[in-house]
Amino acid sequence: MESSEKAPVARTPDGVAAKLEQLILDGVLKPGQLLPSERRLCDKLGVSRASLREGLRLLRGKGIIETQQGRGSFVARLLPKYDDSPLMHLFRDHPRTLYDLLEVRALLEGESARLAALRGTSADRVMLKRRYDEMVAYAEGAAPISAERLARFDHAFHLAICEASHNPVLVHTLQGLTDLLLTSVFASLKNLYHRSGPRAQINDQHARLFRAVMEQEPERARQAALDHLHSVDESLREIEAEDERLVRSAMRLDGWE
Amino acid sequence: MESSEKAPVARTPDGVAAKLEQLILDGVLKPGQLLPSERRLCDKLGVSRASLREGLRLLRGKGIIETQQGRGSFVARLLPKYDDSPLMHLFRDHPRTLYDLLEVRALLEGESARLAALRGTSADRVMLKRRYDEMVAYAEGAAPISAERLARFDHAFHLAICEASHNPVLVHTLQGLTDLLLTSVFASLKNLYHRSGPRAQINDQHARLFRAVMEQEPERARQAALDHLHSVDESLREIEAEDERLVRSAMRLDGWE
DNA sequence: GACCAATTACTGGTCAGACCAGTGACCCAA
DNA sequence: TTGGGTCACTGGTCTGACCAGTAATTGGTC
Repeated sequence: MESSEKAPVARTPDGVAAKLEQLILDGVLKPGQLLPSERRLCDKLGVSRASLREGLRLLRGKGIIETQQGRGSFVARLLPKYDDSPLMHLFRDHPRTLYDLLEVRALLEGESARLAALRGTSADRVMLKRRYDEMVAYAEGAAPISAERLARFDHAFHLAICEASHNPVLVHTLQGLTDLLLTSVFASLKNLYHRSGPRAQINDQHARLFRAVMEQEPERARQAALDHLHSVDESLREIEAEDERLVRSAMRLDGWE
Repeated sequence: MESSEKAPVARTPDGVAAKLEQLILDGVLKPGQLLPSERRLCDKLGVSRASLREGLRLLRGKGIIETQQGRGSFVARLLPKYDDSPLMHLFRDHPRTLYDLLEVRALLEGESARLAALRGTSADRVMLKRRYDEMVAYAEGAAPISAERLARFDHAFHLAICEASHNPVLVHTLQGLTDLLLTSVFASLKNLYHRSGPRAQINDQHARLFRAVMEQEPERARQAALDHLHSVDESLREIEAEDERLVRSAMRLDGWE
């Protein structure tokens, strides 16, 4: 009865990275401080320089240290953001992927809405109405809006539609993509919820989508879902462009021009 | 006019990591696929093994690849796998799942074909032609046909189309669904390949799909893919109905009615 | 012919040593 | 004082070697 999972053996470079991380966390190595040279660290840790460098490369990838040729490695001043999902890294280094994700989601959400309008039972519609009312109640409530909670209601609404499609494979696939989106680019989405323009548009599109499904109009439902996702896509692109402008003007302030 | 900021010079290992990431996003390296051995990669990329290993270590840190001593490095599955999900265990052997799966696949394959016709480069078309020719050569060969091998060629053909869509999320999603198809409901598909009627139809539809993509006709490609998947769906339903009739008459023979 | 064990040719993991390329302190001459 | 050169560091990269797992092949036994 052995575990079929692999027990990841502790490789030397991983050990090196863990050891140094521990030293930083313990405060032995302070932010901004110069680390001992690679040769000295090899000596101290009893590993070859190749292994040590793989360990350092790992820390550098996580943003924990920074290295300059001819000078040495420093403990980074800013604590790195916590990135976990593999796709998160790909999104960061290859931003286009985010829009690829939205493209696929639009496809699935569209079909999901169509099928929900086509196949949804009255029980499905009761559940959907409940989710929709909850979401609207929160969005229009007097209390200040928390992006996290609104996102949860939003997600629940879309999930209810998907479930009304009565296709478990569709539900599972879409759920996987949505989780990915929420965990990886939540920061950008937050932006969306905090702007009144896009938010009003989203509310309107949700309403149209809701009505189309409730009135069992497959094509209208599909189109409403597509419009919704496409406008999210556009808004995100605008936000991105705006961020870029901000960065550029910050660069001007720093005397780059 | 020099930068006071650090100008991050392109280090070799970072370049290696970026290059491999790009290959994965472009679909050249597919999820679950074994990478070439380190020595071979060194050769191909023109870097030393030490640098290459630092690059690989970076990707491993991000969870993009997984490595096993004595075996090699694999591209990690970026989207959650289906087999672990408790939901999917319920689906297994549940006949309706097959049709749900085909429904979602039709959607994705359709869009994938459309995008392939729209965005595919001439290099994509060269690869696609190669896959298509291989498949046809096997299907029309004199030797008795093995369903497993034909399915593999079939899969490779569809995958080539998907890759030409240049949407990595689409590639990974569709790949996940295909894995599910091959591992859990393959038995049903086998039937299809062994009947000459459906097989001729499949060949014809493959040809139409192939031509539409090669001639860069997005809508025709999409429609061809949809027709293809729908006719597979229909054929399977017919086979199922036939089986049922057989079972029922067997039951009659056994005196059940 | 079927099966099991040893061989072998791979795979990644690690090491030692070499050399190149930046950095900065130091020293000496103009 | 200042300029330039030297030199002793730093990280960056490459080479070749060997260890340690894995898996297919082989060859023998039953």
